[in-house]
Amino acid sequence: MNHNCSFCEHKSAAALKLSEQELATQSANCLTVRFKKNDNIIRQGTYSTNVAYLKSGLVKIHIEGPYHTQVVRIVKPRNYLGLPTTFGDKINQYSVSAIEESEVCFIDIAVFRELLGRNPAFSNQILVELCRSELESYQKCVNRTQKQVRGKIADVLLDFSENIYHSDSFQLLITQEDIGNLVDATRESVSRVWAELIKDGVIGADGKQISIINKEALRNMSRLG
Amino acid sequence: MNHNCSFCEHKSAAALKLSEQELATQSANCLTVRFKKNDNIIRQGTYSTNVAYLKSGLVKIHIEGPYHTQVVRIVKPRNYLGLPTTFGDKINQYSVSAIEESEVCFIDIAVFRELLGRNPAFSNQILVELCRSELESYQKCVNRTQKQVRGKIADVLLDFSENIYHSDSFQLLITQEDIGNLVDATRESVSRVWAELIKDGVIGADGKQISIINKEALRNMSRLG
DNA sequence: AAGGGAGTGTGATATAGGTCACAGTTTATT
DNA sequence: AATAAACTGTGACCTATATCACACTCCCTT
Repeated sequence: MNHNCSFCEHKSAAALKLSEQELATQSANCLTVRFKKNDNIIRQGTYSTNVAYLKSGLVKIHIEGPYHTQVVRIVKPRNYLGLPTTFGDKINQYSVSAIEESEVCFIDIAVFRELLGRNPAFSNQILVELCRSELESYQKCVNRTQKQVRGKIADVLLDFSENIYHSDSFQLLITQEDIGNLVDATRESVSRVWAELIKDGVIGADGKQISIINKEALRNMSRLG
Repeated sequence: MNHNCSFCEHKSAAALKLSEQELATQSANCLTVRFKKNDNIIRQGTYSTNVAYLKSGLVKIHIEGPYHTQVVRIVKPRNYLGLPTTFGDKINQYSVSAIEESEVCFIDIAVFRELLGRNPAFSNQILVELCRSELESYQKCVNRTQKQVRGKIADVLLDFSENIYHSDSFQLLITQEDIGNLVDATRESVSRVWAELIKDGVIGADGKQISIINKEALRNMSRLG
């Protein structure tokens, strides 16, 4: 799949700092792969040899916990997927799977390292993104452990609507089980809260198509549990 | 407090990659401050203007959650304290407080940035540490939400003994309330589990002095809750 | 089109750990 | 040394959510 990163319209904030020549180097050592819904992109426990970058689609990062898997976060396009694992450990500490059909670029890790060493603006941007995602994960963890199920589900709905799909109406392509794994609840609890939200007219659901009717109510739920 | 980073015997893994000249630059823009037990080192919500580095002592990172504060992690010496916040956001997203008397170096952020851009080995090491801590926090979060209180307390005891004090006997200088905030449990639950551990002869306690008597039992508890 | 698997809805029941209340103990502060 | 403040121990009770069980619906696949 020979392509040219220079012309890529999905460049990361970091890649925008690369020179034409650097982009050419990256192009020569980079491969784009399409994944279908539910395909595994990175598998926990395997050797990590590439940097992965999400060009389009939607993916989830998940970890095998002692009792069940936990969805750590949902990642949307223009983000790197395996950075912490690529640099922090040779073995992937988590899995990444496609929620929707997705395009992922695999960049040779040696080349990526080379670029980091050569271009300070690039490495600075990567650093910033790592820091942001660490902060985000701290915050997520606090919420996950302190809020009740209703509040956490409200958060998920708001997150999908505001940060991922940028619309009050969207196709929710993950299962209730996944939502449960994302907010630390069982499938059954998610189902019950869901039913309640529909009954109370907070959201509307037609199959997978979700529409948020009363965003204020969700905000309150997010705050008060 | 004029000192010279070159002669510092507490240098970080990253700082070891700096040249004499770079260390001199850092020395000129760096200040060491001593903090007493319980002193606040970084305060959530304030503007972050320096990189903080823990030379000696022991500190906790904590975040104000919606219902109570949560201790995110305990940090031991030779680690940077505010990196994610320094680069990811101008405002500190969490607080850092001393658990024991601690020495912290504050390094001018502009100088630190300069060093990152100038010395690839240095910036690579910082990157690696950030990645590691992100991985660690993912893992911590999974444990926190999936294990029962007994298992989580066993983890804390093992962590103190093996990673922090490197001894089966140590002074535990944090309160049960803090332990609770670290493992997401109430003070009362911690107290009950503690009493049980002493009764079962798994640990011994004489005031703040804790000794681990049956490490195997703790390991089992960590696994099975 | 029929069969099977994955996903969902909903009740009955169990339980870990939270909350409240108050006493006892240790550690600071004057 | 005395007084206050912070920390700890333990009981009684409560509740959110997990578990279990089973029926139902909606795809996929052949």
